[in-house]
Parts: sequence; C-alpha cells; structure tokens
Amino acid sequence: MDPRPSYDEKLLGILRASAAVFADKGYDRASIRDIAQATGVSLSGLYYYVSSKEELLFLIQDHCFGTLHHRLEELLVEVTDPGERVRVFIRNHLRFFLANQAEMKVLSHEADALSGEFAEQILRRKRSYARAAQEILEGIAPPDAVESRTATFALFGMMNWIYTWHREDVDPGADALSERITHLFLNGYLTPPPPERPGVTDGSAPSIWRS
Amino acid sequence: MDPRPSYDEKLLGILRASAAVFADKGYDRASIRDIAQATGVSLSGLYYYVSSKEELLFLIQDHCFGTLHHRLEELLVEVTDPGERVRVFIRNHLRFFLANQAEMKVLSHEADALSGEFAEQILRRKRSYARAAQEILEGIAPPDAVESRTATFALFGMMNWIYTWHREDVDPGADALSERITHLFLNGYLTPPPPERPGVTDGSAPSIWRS
DNA sequence: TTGGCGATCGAACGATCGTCCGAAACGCCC
DNA sequence: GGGCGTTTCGGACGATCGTTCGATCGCCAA
Repeated sequence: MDPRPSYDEKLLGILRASAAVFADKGYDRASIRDIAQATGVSLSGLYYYVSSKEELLFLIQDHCFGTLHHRLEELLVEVTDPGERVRVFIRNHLRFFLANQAEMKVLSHEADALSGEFAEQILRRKRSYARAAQEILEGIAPPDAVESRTATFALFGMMNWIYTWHREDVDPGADALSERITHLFLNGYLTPPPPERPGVTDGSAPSIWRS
Repeated sequence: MDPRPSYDEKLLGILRASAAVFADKGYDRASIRDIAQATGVSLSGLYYYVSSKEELLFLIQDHCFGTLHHRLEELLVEVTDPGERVRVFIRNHLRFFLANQAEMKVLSHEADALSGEFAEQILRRKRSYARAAQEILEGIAPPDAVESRTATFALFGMMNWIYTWHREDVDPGADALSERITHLFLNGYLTPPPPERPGVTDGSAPSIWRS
C-alpha cells in the first residue's frame, strides 16, 4: 500500500489493530505481546509509539470518542427541527458504531480500565456527549414525559448494547437499524402517559434470591 | 449472625462477596487475593470451596441467571394477558437487576471471560432466557412491527445498560424505572410504522473517520 | 564514505498472578 | 481422652505480565 507510512499513519495503524485485539480478547486478557503480533511490530518496538498499555487504551478511546462527537456536531449545525435532530443523532451514533465496532466496543466495554488523568479525560468526553444527547432529547420532550436523564440513558442502552448481539448476516444494517431504534424510541418518548400512572398490580415485596 | 453456617451457606457467602469484588474491579483485575480478603478466608482456603477462579465466576453467573429465569417463570404461570406478560417480564428483570446489581453487572459485563464448558452452559442459559423474552414480545407484536429479535435486544439494551449509569440517589427505583421503561418500549413497539418507511434524508455515504 | 539520528529489535528484570502442597487446627463420636 | 474426617492456613512454584535497556539497522546529509 503506502510505501512510506509516516509516524502518525503508523500510530493510527497500531491503534486500529490494537482496538481489534482489545475488542476480541478484552483489555486485560490481551497482552502487549498479542498486540505486537497483530501490529507486526516487535514487543519493545511498540513502546516507541506508546508509553504504556494504558495509554494505548486511552488513545483508542479518546480518538474514537473525539471523532464520534465531532461528526455529530458537524451534522447538527444545519439541522434545526427538533425531531430531525433526534433522528440525526441516532443515525450518526449507529452508523459510527457499526462502522467502527471494535473501537466502539472497547469504548463501551472497557470504561473502567483507565485510571487517573486518562480516566478523567474520557469521563469528561463521555459527560459532554451525554449532555449533548440529553439536550437533543429535551428539544422534543412533551409535558409529563419520562425524565430526560432516564430517557437519554435508555436510548444509549438500546444503541450501545448492540455490540453484544448484532450479527451482520441476520440483523439490519446501520441505516435500517437506525430506523427501527428511532421508531421504537421516538414513539415511546412522545406518547403521553396514561391519565394516572398505574400502581404496581403485583404488590408483593421483592424478595430476592430463590429460597 | 448465624453461629454455625453450613458449607452451602459459606459458599453462597463467598459467591456474594466475590461478585461484589468482580463488579467493582472487573474479573481480570480482581485477584484471588482480593477475593480472599473480601471473604475473610485465606488465599488457599478459597480452593476448598472453589476449584478455580473461572469456576468462581461461573458459579456466580449460573446461580444468578438461574434465579432470574426461575422467578420469571414462577410469575408468568398465572399471567395470560399478553400485554401484562410483557409488563411482568420487565418488572421482574429490573427488580432483580437493581436488587442484585453486583451479580447482574458481572453477568452482563463478564460474559466473554468464561471458556469451554463453563461458557457453553451460560450461553445456553442466556439463549433460553432471550428466547423466552422474544416469545413474550411476539405475543403483542402488531403487524409490520419491528423485527422481534431487534426489539428484544433493544429492550435488553435499555435494561442491561442500567448498571453503567443508575445512581440510587437521583434515579428512579426499580418499580418506577420499570414503569418508565415499560412505557418507552411498549408505546414504541405497538405504534405502527408510517405508511411507507421514510428513506434516509441524508444520502451521504458514511465515511468513517475524521479526515 | 562517514557521521548521526530516527526506528527497531532481542533479551532480560521484577512484579504479580493462579494454583498447589503439606501441615496444623477444629469439632464430633466412640 | 483419643482418633478421624472436615476445614483452614502459610508458604512456595511456575507462568505470564508490562516494562526497560543496550545494541543494531536503515537512511539521508555533509
């Protein structure tokens, strides 16, 4: 391919290959030696590009999250209709999610693996993105709607859970999936609650474990 | 408390304490030494109750999943109305989830950590539970509804994602949360699609990373 | 040709991990 | 009180981990 890849291109290649390994084996079970083999670089050669395994995970998550949020803001600039903004948000998230499954799985699944300043930066990114999502949803919130925080994370759950079950050969692709999830969420969120929220019909106290 | 705990009671205590440690630090980052300390048993003393760390994880997942599914079937025996069966399913799942957060986080988050026969047994349990859920949803599926497989996992996503964001002091409790999620999902799933599914308004091909 | 610098590598180190072994302590029945 | 099965423990072993160090390679400028 590229006969003379630059330093940055090589780093991006390492990030991509590492994300695939992390997604496949999990961050902790994947050894630096696994990653070296997947990238075609020697074990110690990796440390020329990255100063630690944790920084490697951070770079994957930071780069992935930055791109996801950046693309969303680019798209939203020219969309003012509140309902359409929700649709654009869901479609952007799912398209990116399915086109970068390895990175997004690592981002969703290995959130607790970082510590210190690494963890804080990713946490800031996450909060910023979640706040943007919540504000988008509040743009269409009817009176008496479900709490916007609950609704936001319910929507994130629908979308971020996908990596655990989606199979390319039997399940809808990104755009069809966006339609389905937009349909499910939007009609649920926009439908007003019944006149009085019904109490729990089964009043038994929740005893927990099987006796 | 119990002055003379039996073997089984001690094992359950070990499972409970281990689940808390696994949920907090993650399966791989939690060492057997951490678990020994949390259980109050010595390092080698653990191996009198459990033959390996992997079996410990398996016992937690198997016991938790078995109880969850067992309780669901008990409740469903006396419920025939299709809509009410969906409500009972969601309420049972969420009540159990929030009452056993540590175990359910381990079950949701450490699915790939098992191997061999351990992994296969948990996979069978998971498939069985998911099939039950899908059949419950198919009981209320209107014509032209979202594919039941997609709807099932979207619902699971809403529910199983909770451990990543739910905070007891600001978010609704189990029963209120069940109401919200039942409302969101049911109205989404039961609402018929518009006469023709609208095409994607933004026809741009999804280029992936920031240039 | 040579000097120098970016890039790469093999080999090793210390730490931590899961697991195992032999002995000691405990509780119960004859 | 003596003997025996159950339960518990300290200490160690081998494997694997992330990381480091010093040497070497390749390429361009002088």
